[in-house]
Amino acid sequence: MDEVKWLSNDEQVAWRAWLAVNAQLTARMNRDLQAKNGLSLADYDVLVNLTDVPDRSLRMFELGDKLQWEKSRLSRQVMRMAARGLVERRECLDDRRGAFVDLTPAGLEAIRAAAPEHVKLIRQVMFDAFTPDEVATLTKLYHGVLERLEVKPVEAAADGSAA
Amino acid sequence: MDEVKWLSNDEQVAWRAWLAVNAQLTARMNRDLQAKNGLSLADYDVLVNLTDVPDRSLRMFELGDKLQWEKSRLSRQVMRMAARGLVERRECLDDRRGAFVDLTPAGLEAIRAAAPEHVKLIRQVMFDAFTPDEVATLTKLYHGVLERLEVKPVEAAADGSAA
DNA sequence: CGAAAACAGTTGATGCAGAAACTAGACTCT
DNA sequence: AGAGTCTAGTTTCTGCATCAACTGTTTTCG
Repeated sequence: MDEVKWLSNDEQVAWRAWLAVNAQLTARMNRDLQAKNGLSLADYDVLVNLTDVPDRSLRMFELGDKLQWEKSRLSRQVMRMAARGLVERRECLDDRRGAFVDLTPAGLEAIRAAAPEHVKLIRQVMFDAFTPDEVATLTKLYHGVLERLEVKPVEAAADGSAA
Repeated sequence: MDEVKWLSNDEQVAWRAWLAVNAQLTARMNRDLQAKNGLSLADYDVLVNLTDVPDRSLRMFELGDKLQWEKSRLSRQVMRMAARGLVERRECLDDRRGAFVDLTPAGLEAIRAAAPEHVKLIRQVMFDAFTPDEVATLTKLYHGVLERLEVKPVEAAADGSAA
């Protein structure tokens, strides 16, 4: 009844490679961003999501949906970023529970400064070595995983700017 | 001179999907392990690496190499796990700076209890939906990424047991 | 209307992760 | 031998992530 179907050897190799890429690449992005631009990956992700959007402003919960973060995490993250001047909080008049987060000029400058190096790294370790077919396969597989995790797939920005 | 080569739209979609899978799957594994077995993913990873090895014992630095963790992180992790009885620390007679980490019976029991559900999740969201070709492609691509990150690819355990 | 439920966001407690400084034992090389 | 260097591991400090509890607001619906 509860026979376990273990991973085949090939699957296990793939799985461990996945875990390793996952951990190493995340760590690397964090280190590079921190060293070169004084941003954490979390900072970067917030900035990207604000830059993506026409008026560079989002309700907290919208940002939270995009990032799929715990709301407490977002709350603290925004607080810290506001203290550093990267974003600004603005109260919402329609719904007095709510709050907007606006990208500041300093925040825009910060991501404009950070993005090129960041994209370069991603290209270097991933996309420059992948064929279009491989990219398509990856996308298909990832989206499948997201569906099975019951998370909605993510869209791209209108201009492919911010990675 | 410093023209930035942004990501194409397809690449960007793939990239964001990767980020999402990465974050969501890690979070999910953590939650499930914590809820069902009282283990963090970090606990699990340590246990897997000890289970993999013939005598279920490793030097700290060997474990650190396998996990690719900061040594301070490993030090604390092992301390916490030892306090909970999942592993035991043992001093090294050959090299008096050194320390062994031994898997305890309780640790073995913990991973035996946790592994089936954990593997089931991984199968559910990934491998059961992948063809062998796709698994092979993933492995190839990930190993490529690891090389470009200058990290050595990882091996599988002898018995495909512990995912 | 008005009570109950749902929602938006913050706060407090706790545990974890990373960088750098530190301790102490082992190597190297003349 | 012994000065300098390297290696193994711990500790300190700081910042981040999660969970649960909480405040205040809006919605629902009988």
